[in-house]
Amino acid sequence: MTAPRPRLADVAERAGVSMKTVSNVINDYPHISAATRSRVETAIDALGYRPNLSARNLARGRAGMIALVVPQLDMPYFASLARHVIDAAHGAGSVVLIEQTGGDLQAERQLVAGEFARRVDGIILNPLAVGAEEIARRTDQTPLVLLGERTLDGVAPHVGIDNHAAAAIAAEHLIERGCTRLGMIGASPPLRQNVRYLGFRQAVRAAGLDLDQHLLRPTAGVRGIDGERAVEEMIDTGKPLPDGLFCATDWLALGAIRALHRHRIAVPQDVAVIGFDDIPYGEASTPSLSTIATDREQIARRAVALLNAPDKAAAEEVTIDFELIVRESTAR
Amino acid sequence: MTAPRPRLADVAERAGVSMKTVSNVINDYPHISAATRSRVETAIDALGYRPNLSARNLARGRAGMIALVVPQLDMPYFASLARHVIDAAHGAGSVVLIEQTGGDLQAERQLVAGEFARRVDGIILNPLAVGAEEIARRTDQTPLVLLGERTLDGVAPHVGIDNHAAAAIAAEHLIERGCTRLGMIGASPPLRQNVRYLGFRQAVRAAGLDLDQHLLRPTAGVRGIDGERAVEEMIDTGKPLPDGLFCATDWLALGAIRALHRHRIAVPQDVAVIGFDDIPYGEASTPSLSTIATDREQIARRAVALLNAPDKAAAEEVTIDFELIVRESTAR
DNA sequence: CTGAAAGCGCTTACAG
DNA sequence: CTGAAAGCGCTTACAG
Repeated sequence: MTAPRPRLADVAERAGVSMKTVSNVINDYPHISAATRSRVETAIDALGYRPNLSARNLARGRAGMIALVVPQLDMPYFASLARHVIDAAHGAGSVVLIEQTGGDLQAERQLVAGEFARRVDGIILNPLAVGAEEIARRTDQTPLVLLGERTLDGVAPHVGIDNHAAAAIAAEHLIERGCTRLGMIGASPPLRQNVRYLGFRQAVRAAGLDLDQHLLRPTAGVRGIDGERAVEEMIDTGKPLPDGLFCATDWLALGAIRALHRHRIAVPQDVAVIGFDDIPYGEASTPSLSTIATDREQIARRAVALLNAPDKAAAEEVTIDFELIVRESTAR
Repeated sequence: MTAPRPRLADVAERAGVSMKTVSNVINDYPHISAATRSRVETAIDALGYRPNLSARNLARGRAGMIALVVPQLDMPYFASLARHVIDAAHGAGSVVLIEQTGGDLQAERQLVAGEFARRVDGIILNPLAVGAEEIARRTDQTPLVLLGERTLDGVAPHVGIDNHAAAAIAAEHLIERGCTRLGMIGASPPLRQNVRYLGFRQAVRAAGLDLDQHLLRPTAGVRGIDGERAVEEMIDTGKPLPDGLFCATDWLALGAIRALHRHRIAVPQDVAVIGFDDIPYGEASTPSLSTIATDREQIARRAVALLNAPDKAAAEEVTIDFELIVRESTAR
């Protein structure tokens, strides 16, 4: 019925050369005469030959696959990250296996412990729950690169931005726009270990402003509704509201704005709001959202590169650029 | 240095059985004595054996991979879809190779023509640009399942919702809320072939309402800014605005709301707005967005299943449920 | 129920 | 520059 798939041997036969020669041509090895190369290429085209990746990977002793582990692919920050990791891996001849942990500690643990052992050539992990000790203890040899907010004490190579500096710049931006009572939502506890909170606090103190505890609210989750609740709680206290609010992520910020609107509090006039991540919807929302944008294409590229640079600097820290993006939510 | 990876042969040796027996255990074939099975399982655990997928796929003559082709992974609808396709494929023992076309006709064409020929076991494609004829003409044998708004004349199996009915229900919802001048943005031209437009129109006419041409605006792109421009253009005409606006996607709807707000037109009081897709941000935006939600988990599951049901109904049409979700943007 | 062996389609020393 | 052959680690008829 259906034509049998042409193999490398078929190409070799048709071109009148050995399999080795065909392999050399395909893999772009040097020292092939132009004439031979073109004979081989003609045969490849005529037969419509495409290498069998399973066979190649088996012979090469690699999986041809890297794993990208994120909490949820449909969180836009991670979707965008995944997009760039796929592109970067493509350039390195690998496909990307996307695994979703749901931020579940157990799932992250199994991954770190070696769930993917020898199934993939490397793992890019954005950890939410798992701790530095567990990563340090891992016996699985699969190369691992960490992404995300937490540096995790250099137990593995990490690609990320300087979250302390970025949070400070967000706070400074609010201050520069005239805010004097700053609040923050979304820092996961404990606050003292939250890098974005620490950067935020430093900037606020450096400006000589006070930090009111009731304006600092961790959130249980990462969704818009969690930001909404945090702001509702703030309002429920009956104490004075902030005039500038830093949200640890854009998604939380969207929810925060909803809560403010519900109480007829104008953004940015009454409260200026800034988020973090630059998700695609930030500019489509009303008001459009000021934020810190990270260069996700660069993060992806560096992470993939690090995976392929085995031992070189066991736990290298790669710092990526970020950028303050000013939109309507802080325009005042 | 690093321990050599245990192979099936090692397991067989340790358990004192043949490779075939180990294979039988791993693949859950019947007719293995409990004693043998447990001996093999003990050996697997002791050695930490994991099958080499490249070898397995090579021997089985499959790729172990399906391709999911979407315009852009970081469009939330597709991110969410991808998430579920990954989960569904996982259940079928496949990994998902995600390919992004950017909605580019050339890219879609190459895919349909066989860019993935024999690299993957099946392709799930959400086509934007490519036409039915081209799909009908394809010679590549790779199973193909279509997703999305366009049915494409049944040239391939298709999983989707009844877009005509869904658009009609969106329009009826606006009418039921008292809207009498309905508009629509985002139907890609030609309008007469746009299923969502046709459903919308039918509902409007069935209610005995007129359809004003200047309230019907296709959009050049799919982003929020495109919806914003469409509404700006509508306003620029100086003609009466709609009191109910149906947007072909949620993202466009977010942009539309921005434009309305900019002109101090209240949503939903002056204009009720409804979108389509139920993207994750719809409920976090201000006002939260009424929309049509499709069951993406179901879409993914059926699409993967169809890929594995080879010839059975060459071009089956699978219709998935949808649901009207009423939120603030039409609450009046 | 289980064994011995061929075969999947590549890559890669090893020779020439 | 090119060939003949082994080997990657599975699965699967074919025998028993």
